[in-house]
Amino acid sequence: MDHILLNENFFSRNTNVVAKNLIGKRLVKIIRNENKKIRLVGMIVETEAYGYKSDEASHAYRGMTKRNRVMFGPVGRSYVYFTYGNHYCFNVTAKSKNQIAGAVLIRALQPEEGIQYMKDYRNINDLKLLTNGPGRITQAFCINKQHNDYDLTDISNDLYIEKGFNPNLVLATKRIGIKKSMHEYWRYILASKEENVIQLNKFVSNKKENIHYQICKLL
DNA sequence: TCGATGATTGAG
DNA sequence: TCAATCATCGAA
Repeated sequence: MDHILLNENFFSRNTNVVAKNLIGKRLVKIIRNENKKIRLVGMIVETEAYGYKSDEASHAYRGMTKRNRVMFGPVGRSYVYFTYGNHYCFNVTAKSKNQIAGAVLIRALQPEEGIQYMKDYRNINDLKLLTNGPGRITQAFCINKQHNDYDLTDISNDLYIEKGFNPNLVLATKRIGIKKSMHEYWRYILASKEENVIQLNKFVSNKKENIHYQICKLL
């Protein structure tokens, strides 16, 4: 069964390359209900890359702290942190051999399996608002601080990332909600081209008209 | 120890 | 547009 999981080699690349290539993959969490295993699954449709020095918006910018230490460790691990007094954000550590630290923030998913459980955890019924934001994902998947530093390449854990499909079109834009290094196009979103018009995936967060983007993957 | 703040969200 | 809300960080 291991062949369906992303492995260490996948995450041992430049953080931006991994962020781009995570689009179309599947985040899976196994929960238990009355001794039955339930799969919560969402396809990754939006990510952001965060680096080390030169990336002022990154938690790792000023070096290692108690909170960000996972970003400096092995790749393919979860980095979960608490923010704004309310929300958890879920990241995957990823960096090439010559990078000191790096992580990819998972910003939006397209719900695929276990949708009713996600709706219950979020206490909403609107599919489009279920997992279209980093804080919404962790609430829908019941991910919190205890899921920090999980090995996401190990299928014996209840949280991992599966191979998905190869998207035709991925766009790069500026990252959301930061005040530094705002010029970098390190946010990646799933899109499609329909009758020559580019359409963002409907589960992407912070959708805006006239969004400025670069096409970074087109098959 | 202490004040400032944040990779957000939901309500108005 | 704005308040909620608290763990974390860096300065004192």
